[in-house]
Amino acid sequence: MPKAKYDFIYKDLKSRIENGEYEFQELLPSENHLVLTYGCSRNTVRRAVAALVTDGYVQTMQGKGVRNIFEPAQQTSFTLGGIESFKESALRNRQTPRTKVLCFTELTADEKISKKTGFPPGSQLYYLQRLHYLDDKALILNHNYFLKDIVPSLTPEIAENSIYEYLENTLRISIVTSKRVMTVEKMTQIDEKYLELGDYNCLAVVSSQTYNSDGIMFEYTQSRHRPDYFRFQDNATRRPASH
Amino acid sequence: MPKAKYDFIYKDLKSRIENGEYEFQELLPSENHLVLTYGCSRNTVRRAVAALVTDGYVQTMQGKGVRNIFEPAQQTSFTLGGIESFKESALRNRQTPRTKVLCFTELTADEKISKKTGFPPGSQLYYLQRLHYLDDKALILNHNYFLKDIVPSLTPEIAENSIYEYLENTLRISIVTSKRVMTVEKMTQIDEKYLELGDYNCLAVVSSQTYNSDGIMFEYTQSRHRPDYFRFQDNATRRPASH
DNA sequence: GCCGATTTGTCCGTATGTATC
DNA sequence: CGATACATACGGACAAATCGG
Repeated sequence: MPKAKYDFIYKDLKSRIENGEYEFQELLPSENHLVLTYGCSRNTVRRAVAALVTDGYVQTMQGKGVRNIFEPAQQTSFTLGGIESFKESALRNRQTPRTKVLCFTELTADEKISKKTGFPPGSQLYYLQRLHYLDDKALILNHNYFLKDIVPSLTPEIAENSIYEYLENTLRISIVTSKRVMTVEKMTQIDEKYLELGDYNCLAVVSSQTYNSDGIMFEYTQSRHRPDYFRFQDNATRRPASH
Repeated sequence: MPKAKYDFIYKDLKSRIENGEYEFQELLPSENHLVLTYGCSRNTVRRAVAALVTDGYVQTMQGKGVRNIFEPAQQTSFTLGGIESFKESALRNRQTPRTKVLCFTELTADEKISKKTGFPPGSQLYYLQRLHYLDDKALILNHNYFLKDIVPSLTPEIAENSIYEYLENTLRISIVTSKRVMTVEKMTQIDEKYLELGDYNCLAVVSSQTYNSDGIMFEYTQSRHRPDYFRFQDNATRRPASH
């Protein structure tokens, strides 16, 4: 249930586009028209449309209109922009997620871990290894580091369900920003043991640092993906700002 | 030289942050303060700040302020969000780019090519294979498909320099939107021949469809990256909209 | 716990510029 | 040239969150 008006308009337009209410390449109603149908100001409409642009759903053209460039094919993607937990993206794609906790320990960040994760040396951390299954196939091996100060009393039981649910619903931590880096790395013995890599000798690795609303980095995660099931989608726009 | 006021403020703040004018985790001047220093409305300031948020430079916190979360480390990244040509990102990282054209032909899209690229069957296309070097190391093998209707009189000479320069400066085509998909694929014989892959048997593949300002997809490109030099960076924010 | 000051978030109405047709 | 459509910018109002007294 969206509180904000622009968010309601955004969701409404988005679902209309997804449901094929506008043809591919068709123009949406003009901003002035949308102002009348939603009974709001033009700024609010523009904000909703801007969100659709960053989603890669539409394209705005000065003097012409707003064109629908959404193609249903992109729905099949596994990972989209934005921050999403494994469970969320699995359910979005109507698949059955399962998580197995391989390792659950506490540790103190030494120099090596600090350099790898970005936590200051001496930080008290939870360290987890988790294996994520989708429809009974082991697809992702996760290495999680959580700052104990921010995420207290984490348990293997919580880790087996969704840690993000625990963070948001129980601890009321609001996740705000996440920096992600995607690379390709050679497989390790652990990868080989748990993921069925077949002929592949390397995998897709997504490393991310997550910040809470106080600007504190409380999570470092390295997700190691089976390459044949990895797909990362992105919509880029060429801003005049980038020149 | 930016025309728009918000773009000037955006660039100004961005360079100040990059130059370390604000400490990591320090709060920027409040919006009202920025309104005074730049002599503009609050909306304009907010727009500039919003752009910094999507760049992952700052974090806004209601009731508190705007916090600098920029770390110089992220400058070393090769690929950032946004649309950037090989030459641009090379120069941004102060490296010497070089491009070798391996193949330059014209062809008509058959069923197979259509399915792969998204061009309708029967489209008249240029097909190029290009090898990109950075500091004399072969890093990227590109397969480019351009729609001849939109990109006429392409030559190997142009392809050896920057095609994007030709598109923007000569043909005056403004690139607007690009859909990208990142995957990991097994190497082919061509990859093996031109890229020094060492022990790796697969590589990072970025496929992208690029649209011009008329909403026409005029380019399909598959970039095959040497995995040890591939790095894709991204800043995600958890929008309330995504629930 | 309350109140007020500060700061960001949302929304409105209006005016003007620029591109398209 | 005029009508339409998006882009930029301004100023004002109120809400919501934070922080200090």
